[in-house]
Amino acid sequence: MTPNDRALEWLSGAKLRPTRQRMALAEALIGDGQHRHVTAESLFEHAKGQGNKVSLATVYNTLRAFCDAGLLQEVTVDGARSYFDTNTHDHPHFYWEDESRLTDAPAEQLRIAQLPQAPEGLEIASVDVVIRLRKKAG
Amino acid sequence: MTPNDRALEWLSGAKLRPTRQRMALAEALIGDGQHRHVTAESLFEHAKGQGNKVSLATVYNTLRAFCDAGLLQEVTVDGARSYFDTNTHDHPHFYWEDESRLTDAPAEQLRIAQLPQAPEGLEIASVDVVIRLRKKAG
DNA sequence: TTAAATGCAAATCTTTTGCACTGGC
DNA sequence: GCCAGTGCAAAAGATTTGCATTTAA
Repeated sequence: MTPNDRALEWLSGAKLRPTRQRMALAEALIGDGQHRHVTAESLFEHAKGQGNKVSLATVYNTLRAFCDAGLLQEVTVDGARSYFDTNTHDHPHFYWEDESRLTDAPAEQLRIAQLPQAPEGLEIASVDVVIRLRKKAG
Repeated sequence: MTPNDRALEWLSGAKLRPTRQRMALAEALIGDGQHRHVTAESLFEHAKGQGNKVSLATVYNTLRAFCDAGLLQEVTVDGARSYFDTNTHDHPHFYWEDESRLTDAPAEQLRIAQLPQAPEGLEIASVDVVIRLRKKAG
């Protein structure tokens, strides 16, 4: 399957119209079938580097639209900016503190034996786990 | 111990000069010995309500200083703003989505049986666990 | 006395919005 | 042709910074 096919399928699965800009961003995100973690800024830079004409505002709006459609998951890690993850399953993240980079952590290596109970009348929407990494001392 | 004593001790333990503003904020934070979760804005409003004259910028700078000194822990939850937690031990949080409120979750009810290994040359600085709560459907 | 802390306004950074224009369907 | 999508600039928040003034030690 070509990146173009993948992007088209991804968008149509969410009933989003495949405009030029959305296709370009979708290809950058999932064109090779790999999971990715981007910020609005990093995706914008990448698109520009590829010669795609997209405005930063549209990158923001598009990421928001993809999120609302369930195609992406927003991950908040350091207050300053949001990361968007193409892997929408509940899974832990590594946050590389010195590089401000976010990656998936192997979900099968995380085992939560017990979780606090949700207070009366509420339920657990999700459990966000971020494992912060730093250079080993010495 | 009075709130004043507690605040004084808290500040001096971190070698921070007990200025009027810092004392007012410290008292608001740990004066009663309870743990608290505040945003810069909420702490600022609280201080104003108590009749304390502090500028918002100073609240920000002071929270940052408390954090750097290890007196507070910054928790990022929804990208928009930072929460500051007077409980600096590694512990899970509840995030009440409809109220944008952060509270401690009972640490003894969370049991992580296995954690992903840190990649070569890195170590785990901390594990942030945020349990998102929403109103139960129906 | 003097270095640290404060207050204010202005700057910065990320993200959203208003509105006219463009382009899928 | 219609309405969703886009681009741009401007707005909106949250937070930081520069600099003159104040204050704790």
